[in-house]
Amino acid sequence: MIPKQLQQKARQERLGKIAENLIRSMPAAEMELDHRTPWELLIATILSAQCTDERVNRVTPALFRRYPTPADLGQASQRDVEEVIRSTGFFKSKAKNIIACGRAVEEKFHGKVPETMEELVGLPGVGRKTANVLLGNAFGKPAIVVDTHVKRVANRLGFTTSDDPTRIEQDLQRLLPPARWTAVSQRLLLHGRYVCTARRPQCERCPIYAHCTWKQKGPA
DNA sequence: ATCCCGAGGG
DNA sequence: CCCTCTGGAT
Repeated sequence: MIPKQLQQKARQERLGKIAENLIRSMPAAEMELDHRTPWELLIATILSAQCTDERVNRVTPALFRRYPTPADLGQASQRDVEEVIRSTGFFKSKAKNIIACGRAVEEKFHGKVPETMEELVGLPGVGRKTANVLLGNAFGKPAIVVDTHVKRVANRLGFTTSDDPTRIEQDLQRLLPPARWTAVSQRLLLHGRYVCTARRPQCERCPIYAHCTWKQKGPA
């Protein structure tokens, strides 16, 4: 075997070990499939852009009570929806998108959220990130969600050297078996949110500190 | 001040 | 590729 292949194999093994350690270190409760319906998860995910789940969870009950189905939301008034979701930020574009999304789901898919990447990203307000959340967490399909946390952590751990989300997704797909995609991307995301933070990473609490190559370059 | 579980539009 | 959209947390 030529050296380049050996090097590649060693890298893959190292990253595989990191992935397994991350999965082992996270509470099982964090990885359950989402209990919400695909429609509810879709709307909650669109609303979650640049905002925490807690704030989303504060507005969704009222939203779904008022507009239970995609058809209902599709006919809602812009101003009324804006008022309900105001505290999640970006409320004008989000209101416009989820109303249009309700109409699209109702008209193009008979009120049922589609289950393919292509159809999902065709919906208003749905990009690759949101589509992958649905595929992985609502439909149980292998999916890698790349948000700013995953982007940062995947770079720090050496899974990728790219800033482009689509490219990062491809790099992770190449490095990991599909059966691990959903679990690993969830762990990378949570790891980035709670431990490997942008500003002041909590290296003392890091479960994969021993495998980390970034800590040497990192702050203090 | 700066960042966050983004996406659409120019 | 860059800009904008928003409120809340830190």
